[in-house]
Amino acid sequence: MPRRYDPERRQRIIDAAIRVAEEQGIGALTHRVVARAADVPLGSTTYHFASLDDLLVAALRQVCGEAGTTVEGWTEYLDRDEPLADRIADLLRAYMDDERHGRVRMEYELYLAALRRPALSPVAAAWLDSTLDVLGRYTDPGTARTLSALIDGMLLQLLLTGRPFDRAAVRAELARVTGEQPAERPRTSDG
Amino acid sequence: MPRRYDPERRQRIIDAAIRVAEEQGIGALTHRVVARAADVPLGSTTYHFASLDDLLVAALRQVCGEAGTTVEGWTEYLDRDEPLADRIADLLRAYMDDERHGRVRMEYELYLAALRRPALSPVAAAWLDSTLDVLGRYTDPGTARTLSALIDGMLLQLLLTGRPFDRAAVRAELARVTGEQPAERPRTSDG
Amino acid sequence: MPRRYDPERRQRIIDAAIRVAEEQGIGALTHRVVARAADVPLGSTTYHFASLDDLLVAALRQVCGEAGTTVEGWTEYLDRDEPLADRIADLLRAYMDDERHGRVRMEYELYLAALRRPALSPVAAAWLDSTLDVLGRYTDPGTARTLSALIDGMLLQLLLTGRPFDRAAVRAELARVTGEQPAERPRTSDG
Amino acid sequence: MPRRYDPERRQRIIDAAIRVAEEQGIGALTHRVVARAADVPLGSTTYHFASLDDLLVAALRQVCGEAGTTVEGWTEYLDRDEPLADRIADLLRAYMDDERHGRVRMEYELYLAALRRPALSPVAAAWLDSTLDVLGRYTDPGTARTLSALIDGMLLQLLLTGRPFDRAAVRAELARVTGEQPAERPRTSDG
DNA sequence: GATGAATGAGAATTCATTCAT
DNA sequence: TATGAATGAATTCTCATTCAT
Repeated sequence: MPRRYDPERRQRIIDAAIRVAEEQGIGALTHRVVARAADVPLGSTTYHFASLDDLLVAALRQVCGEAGTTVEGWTEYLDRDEPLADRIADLLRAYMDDERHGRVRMEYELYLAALRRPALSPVAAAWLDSTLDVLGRYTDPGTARTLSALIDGMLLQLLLTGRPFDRAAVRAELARVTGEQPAERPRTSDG
Repeated sequence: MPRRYDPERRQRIIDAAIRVAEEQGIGALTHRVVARAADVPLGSTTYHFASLDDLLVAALRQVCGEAGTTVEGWTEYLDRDEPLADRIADLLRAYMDDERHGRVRMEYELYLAALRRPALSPVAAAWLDSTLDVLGRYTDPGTARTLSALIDGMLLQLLLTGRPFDRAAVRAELARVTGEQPAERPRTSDG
Repeated sequence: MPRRYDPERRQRIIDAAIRVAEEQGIGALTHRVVARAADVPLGSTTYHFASLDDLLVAALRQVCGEAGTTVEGWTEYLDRDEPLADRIADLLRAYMDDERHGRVRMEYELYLAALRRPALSPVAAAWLDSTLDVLGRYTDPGTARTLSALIDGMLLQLLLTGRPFDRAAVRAELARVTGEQPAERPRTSDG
Repeated sequence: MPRRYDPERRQRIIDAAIRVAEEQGIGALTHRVVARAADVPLGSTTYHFASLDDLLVAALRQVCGEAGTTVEGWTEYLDRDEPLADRIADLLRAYMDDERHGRVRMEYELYLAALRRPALSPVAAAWLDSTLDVLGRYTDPGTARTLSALIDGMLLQLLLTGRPFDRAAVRAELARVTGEQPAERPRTSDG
């Protein structure tokens, strides 16, 4: 059953890895499982990715890249004419959409995996920086940094507790950092 | 005088499991590794803990329990007479001490693991709640929740990037939530 | 097909390893091959011998032990009332018997394997020492050491070239070290 | 001006193979490892050497050839005006120099490999013969043969035990074969 | 009760070789 | 001619769990 010469083999393996991570968790990412999901022989995965870490890095990089593309989607929310807390809250609500829940969980799994896999650290750090960049376009660097940490914490806790996304609550927490009033009359006296 | 039932054995296994999880990660928790670390026969670990998950849960529950004990240590910092942001910043600095680094990392690994293992969800949730409880003694619930998320995000980002703990930066981020001025009277060389 | 509780399992694995090494060479010693030869499941070999090195050490140790038992056989030759060179030559002829050729080759393979496997070094060194011991019972230490090296060199070269064992030639070489005359009239004017 | 046929490529692969064999052992000789060491694409090694054995033979043949060149180095020692045992002892001391240790070990690995791989037998035999040839220029054939075996045995035992080279001891053993006095005028405390 | 042995599945890798280009 | 890709077999080793004693 010869299936030689498949130029997109490598890409298909990465896609399969992301799919597996999303459906079964990062712990299920093994050469075998990925090979089966990508419908390629086992040796093919190890040929293209000498080690599992290599595959993980490629997957995380792609996830970040896709999310990076989504930055366009982000600006769709962030460019609006509202208090920043509202804009981010809307963005996060869209991000944490029920449909996307599995996806986000997987993204945090890959992200947290860097805790133990040094190979992933640079990618995770790069992702963090790009997040900071985007936020930095809409506020000062200090606020951006705080918002970034707060968002990471909030999403992680949401994922952990399984509580539904509460836009008002999230908005309120963000507003504490942006200094914006809870809702209607944005007085922005904080600077 | 051979004891029929040896409760210490069980405890020793748990302690070894925690040690292993701290040093090598939750992923390294296997019957064999724990048995070796506890210096007990392999069969002993499977005897006392029917499955690996049982052992993991027992270990993490104990970690949270100890952390509860540590809450005493927390209050040592939090009961002081300073702006809350300063008190928390000092607490976190102590918490992220090099020596305790492995412990903190393990706690975030617990988060990671809980994302996929239902058995761990309650443990992670309890841990989160206990954090909220403690903070709630020193501020209103809303601020406590925001601080909790912010702290989780900051620590996670610190662990991921490997950047050193910067007390001034952390203090500044916390102050944004507590609403306290960056550093009122004490003209510390904060930068 | 349960075959639980087989108290001689470990020994059978060692025996199988030796058999495999003799028939197919040390390079063919793999967990799989040995398991098949011993008629045990693959996991059984790795249970009893955590690493291949462990198995090799056990095999080499046993080979030396058996040969050590053969020391009795050695004395059968060495205790005779002849010039030492003759006694050793006869011993080596018996040792290199056609039937034993594969066995000896395997012994040298295991012996030489220590060149690259530090784990085998102590066993190889012990074997060498025991050889020295035996020879030392029949001559002075210096001669014993030289004889030991000469014998190792001769046997190795014989195995390599595949030349038949030539008792007269071997005896002559040994006599150069023992200082004994080539054959009948020992004049020993050589010093 | 791309050369259709690049003989240097082939040579570079052989050199890399020798380097690998010296440093990591003959067992580490694989297409991949050699290709990496030679900094050529994997396909290049299989293109120039149809099978691994071909590469191994080419490499070892070159080693022996170089050793032939080294014979010039040998004569540097052997042509001196001293007892033969001294000359050989000095030669061996230089030969077993730390720097050359890996090379010598590889030569004995060649012996080991030749025990099972017919393709290597001629190479090993040629190496042995060249040794005999050189020695034959300085003594009678019988002594040369004995010296050759003794040297092989001594070096092998030195490599196996890891003991340091002891010139006096080696000289003494050689002298037993050459018939030269242990150390004529210099009253060494040989025991 | 406690445990050493057992085992089958699966882990990550490495590999020699083939082959389409 | 030269080579990157492909692949199936095999490598060592780890593992959770079961079970006879």
